[in-house]
Amino acid sequence: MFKVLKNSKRSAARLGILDTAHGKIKTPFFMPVATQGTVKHITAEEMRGMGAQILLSNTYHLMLRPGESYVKKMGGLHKFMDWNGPILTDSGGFQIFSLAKGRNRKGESLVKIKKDGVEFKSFVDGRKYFMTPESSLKVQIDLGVDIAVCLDECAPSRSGREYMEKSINLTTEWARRAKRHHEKHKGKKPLLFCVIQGGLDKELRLKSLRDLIEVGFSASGQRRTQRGGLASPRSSLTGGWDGYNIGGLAVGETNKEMYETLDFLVPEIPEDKTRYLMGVGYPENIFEAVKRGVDMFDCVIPTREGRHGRLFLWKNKKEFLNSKQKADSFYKTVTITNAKIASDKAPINKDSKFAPLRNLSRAYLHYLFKIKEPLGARLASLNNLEFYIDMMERIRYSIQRGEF
RNA sequence: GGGUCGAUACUCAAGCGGUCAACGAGGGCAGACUGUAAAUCUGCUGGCAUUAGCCUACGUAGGUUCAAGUCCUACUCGGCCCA
Repeated sequence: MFKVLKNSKRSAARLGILDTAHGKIKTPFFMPVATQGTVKHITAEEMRGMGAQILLSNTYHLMLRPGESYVKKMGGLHKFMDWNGPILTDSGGFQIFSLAKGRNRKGESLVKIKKDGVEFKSFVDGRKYFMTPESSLKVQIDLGVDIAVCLDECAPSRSGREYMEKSINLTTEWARRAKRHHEKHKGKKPLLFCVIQGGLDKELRLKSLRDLIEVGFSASGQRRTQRGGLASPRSSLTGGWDGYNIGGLAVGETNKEMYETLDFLVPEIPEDKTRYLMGVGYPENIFEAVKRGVDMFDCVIPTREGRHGRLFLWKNKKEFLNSKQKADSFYKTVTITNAKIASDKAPINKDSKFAPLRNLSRAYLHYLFKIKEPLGARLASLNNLEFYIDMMERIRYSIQRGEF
């Protein structure tokens, strides 16, 4: 359940509360990525400590290893990883996209998309899996997550209109089936989010959204009885989807194209539902998207780039964010592996609330990377996650103050 | 003392007369990374010019050859074997 608390007067940004089985989340927010049930190198305890509100995990990966029935046996994903806050799982839709590019040793694609679902070949042991909209949701329910996402096809943004149209129709059909399965499910169930696709094509994006809105209400024969109908998706309705994901962005197109897509798409998404821009992004991407009315984000950047030696840092710890400023003006990055850092005695991050980041020098962190000591990757990840969490907190504060 | 094998760029290591500034790996330097098959991937790595090209290099010194890291001789150093 989602409630908007405040709409900005300066931009489309808004402040809200998303209520889940494991607690309330202040929007807009960022989900640290714990694909395989762990934020790489970081404990759940530390995630709590830095103020993370929710984590993102992945249906496909957990299904392959360690397996959802195992996780269920271990008391559910929350207990297993010692995280008692909300968890959202991605459906496996992105893996259809990312694994489709890969081949096994025999040159076979690891993924085959069919009408009823997706045939996966496990990269772990080569075993075949057939994932359907229903089975993906069932896995997510078994994992015990708070927010589930419908299985979708994340087509490359330049797929060509014909392919893209077929693809969004497939995603819509899968959404219908997921929704029906969700409604039939007895007992505790997660919130259910659908995924808007359509690449950069305005018509297809809006068609995808309209069809999904419709499906959200009609999957099990419900009728949208309230006034407004499809022409007025802003009307507040009960039922339907708990949130709308914007998929298929940041998959190769330019930032400009992504922002333009948000410009025409976000205003059409029902305003009483969360809008989740999947997989995004760099701080400036998030900044721009919040301005356009997006509420949720996730991205591997802080952890992955951290592991690869890049630190995200505030330019000015005291500065307030402001929607009029340049989107990348508030932060900088330091490539800790660069040779010049070897003599940099400055603390890794003097403003951090983590003592090791305040006390250890950049030179030392540089050295840890040089000797490939995992502690280096861990400290950098910690730093970057703290930056992202802090950035969202500041954005919320700025919206509250009327400056965003 | 005799025999034998070796000595290649920062390191290890290919190379067996021309296509060798020299395979490959490590190291070094730089870059990429956006719903994580990602502690991964890419490029560069003798000098100067950086398009072309020129110079210096394969233990040292000579030699053979149109041409040598590659063949010959001596020397230096090292491994192994015999005394």
